Amino acid sequence: MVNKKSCLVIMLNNYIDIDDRLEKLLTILEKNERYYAEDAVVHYSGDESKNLYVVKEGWFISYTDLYDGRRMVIKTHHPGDIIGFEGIYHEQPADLKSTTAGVLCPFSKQNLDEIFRCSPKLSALLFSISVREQIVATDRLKAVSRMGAQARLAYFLLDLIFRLRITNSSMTNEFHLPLTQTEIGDSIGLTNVSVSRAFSYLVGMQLVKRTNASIKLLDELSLMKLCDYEDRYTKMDTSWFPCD
Amino acid sequence: MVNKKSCLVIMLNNYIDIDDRLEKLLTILEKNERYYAEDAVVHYSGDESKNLYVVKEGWFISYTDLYDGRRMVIKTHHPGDIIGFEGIYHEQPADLKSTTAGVLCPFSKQNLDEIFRCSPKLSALLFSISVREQIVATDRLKAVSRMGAQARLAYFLLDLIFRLRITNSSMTNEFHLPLTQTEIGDSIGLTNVSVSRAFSYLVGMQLVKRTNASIKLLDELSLMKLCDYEDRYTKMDTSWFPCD
DNA sequence: CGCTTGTTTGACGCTAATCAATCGTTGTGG
DNA sequence: CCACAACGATTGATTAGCGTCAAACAAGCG
Repeated sequence: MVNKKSCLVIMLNNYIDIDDRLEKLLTILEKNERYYAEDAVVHYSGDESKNLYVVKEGWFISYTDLYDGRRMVIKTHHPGDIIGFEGIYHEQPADLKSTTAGVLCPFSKQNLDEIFRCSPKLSALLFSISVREQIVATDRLKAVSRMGAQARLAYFLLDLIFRLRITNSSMTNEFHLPLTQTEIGDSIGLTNVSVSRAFSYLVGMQLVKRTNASIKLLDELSLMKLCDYEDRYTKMDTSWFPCD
Repeated sequence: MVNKKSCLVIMLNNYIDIDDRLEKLLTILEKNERYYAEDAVVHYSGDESKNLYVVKEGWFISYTDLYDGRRMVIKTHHPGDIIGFEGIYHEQPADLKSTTAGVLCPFSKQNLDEIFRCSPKLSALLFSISVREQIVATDRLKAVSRMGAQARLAYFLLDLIFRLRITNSSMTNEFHLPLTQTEIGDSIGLTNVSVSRAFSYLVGMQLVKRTNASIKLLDELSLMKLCDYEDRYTKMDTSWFPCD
């Protein structure tokens, strides 16, 4: 593994200085690797949650199936993300699968314990990240509960690109979107049909361009206005974090 | 303050053993008290977020106003809750106000720092609580994005009573609900009109009884079935928590 | 008593769901 | 290389549920 810096370190380094000691603490999390083909199930809801995962490569989604057969996508996961905080409960509350070929680094809850014991600073950061996810979930709720189909789709696309930019600073305004319209709809409470129509609308308004599964955001400002989008990823108050 | 045990300690004690040392650490958080009349604003979104709060008495709600004048209620807060984790960002992302007369104990972010430095175990618990809030937010998203008005209202009422039971073990199946139907609607993405009709439906089905602002859940099981409700509050895996 | 605030009820319209047919692309096997 | 199957995207017609508007009703309060 003569590798460039791990995505996880890049991601965390956005917020606090990851020195050698912390980096060593984190490498433990990425010691093991598991490869997944496209559309492979990682775990099912109800499974015992032994592991969390760092995403090393590829896209993954967590989702739950409703009693009536419909599906709800809870979250998409990209390189640098940590999956499975929810697993601190007894069981996995959701299914997890890949939507492209990819690599995960599984690690156990006990490794978290080590972080909490050895680094108050890193603990505070993990806590902050978890809180941020809550804020993002609230934003999504706002979009889903209060906005029309076009605005919801705009929100979805913007949130994706902002998240991808965290670990990929070379990301411009174009990205590959390896999800079906049904999966997109399951993320924002729409049917595949409505997603298709909303896409047509955004394309017609010259806000978005599509070629195959590649999405280009032509006018980010207008898109942000359309759904009242606010960036939750770049700024975080770390001033109160304890030193190690 | 010749007081019974603090609500915060009761709440946290559900999950880990709060010994004298930890209790002392926590009393700092409840050192100061501030009284609020009904319908008093605690802070506005955009305010500098110096403080977090422990709810000592009364109901509070956090909310944001949309550009078109509509409002969205993010969360209701009850005695024992900690408000303001979101404030670890630079600004308050939401408004906060009381819906009854109440008492808050403000404390600063620096007090959190102390907890993270002095107690890995408590850090892990706070982290877990934050993650739980995420899971709850996901459940709410499921209800709001995928269910009809009656099911959404059922979800709202059930989630309330389950949360009230955390700190009030004498809570049966009846509780006082100090919110207008507009506020309820703003919590679950409905108009006041639809909330009214959904209430009529639940009452007609003998699932709920209303007298003034008091709500009695007559048939919790049917309500849970109606909205596929799952309790997220009573079980939590604390086995991986570090010792202090 | 009259004002204010919240709830209820009815009529109507709009948005997205549903149902269904068609089109396009990809991958497979003859 | 072509035929066909499988899957996803698109488009159209229809429907259902909730929003909107508006009026009536109820309860508290000065």
